[in-house]
Amino acid sequence: MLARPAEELAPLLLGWRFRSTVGGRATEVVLAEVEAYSQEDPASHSYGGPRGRNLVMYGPPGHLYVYRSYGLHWCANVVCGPDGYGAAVLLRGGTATEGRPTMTERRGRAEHLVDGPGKLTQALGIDRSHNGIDLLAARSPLRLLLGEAPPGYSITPRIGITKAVDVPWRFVAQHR
DNA sequence: GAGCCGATATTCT
DNA sequence: GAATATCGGCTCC
Repeated sequence: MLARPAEELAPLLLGWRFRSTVGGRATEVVLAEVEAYSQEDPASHSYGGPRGRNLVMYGPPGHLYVYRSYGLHWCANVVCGPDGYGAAVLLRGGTATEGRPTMTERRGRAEHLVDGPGKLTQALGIDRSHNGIDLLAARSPLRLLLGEAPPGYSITPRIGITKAVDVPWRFVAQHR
């Protein structure tokens, strides 16, 4: 299921539930916005071969890749593609479905809880200690669960500058 | 609502 | 030293 290219998996992940029990408190979001990063994408951390922080991306699919963005925020990715291929899907945002009080507490505000990659990780209590964990294992504090697919989605390619590749691709679920 | 900016970790040149 | 897969607060409409 997850051992497929990022750009193929990304839209399929829309509507899936991302559940956290970090700190003994359950929080859950339904994914509504994701972005695909492949090994050939110059913008991807996995570009140029496995080394350093991107090692998790080259590992088996279904694991979590966490990195620090702009020195301030954590961003969560679902590793995909076959084992040995560096690809992942960045979880950009979703809809809070469970544990709103906990998210509000972690975020310090009751609105805009999970409408951005950095916000999503903060609301779910994700940090670097969760890098590399298995999202499919029953005992994991962070789990990916099958949900209901959205009625549709739109693809938003980012307009590149002069580079040939216009990735990353962004997939946004249509709201009902 | 759009646009600038500062904060800060890690990697790469 | 510069760049970066960002956010929130601040301006100025």
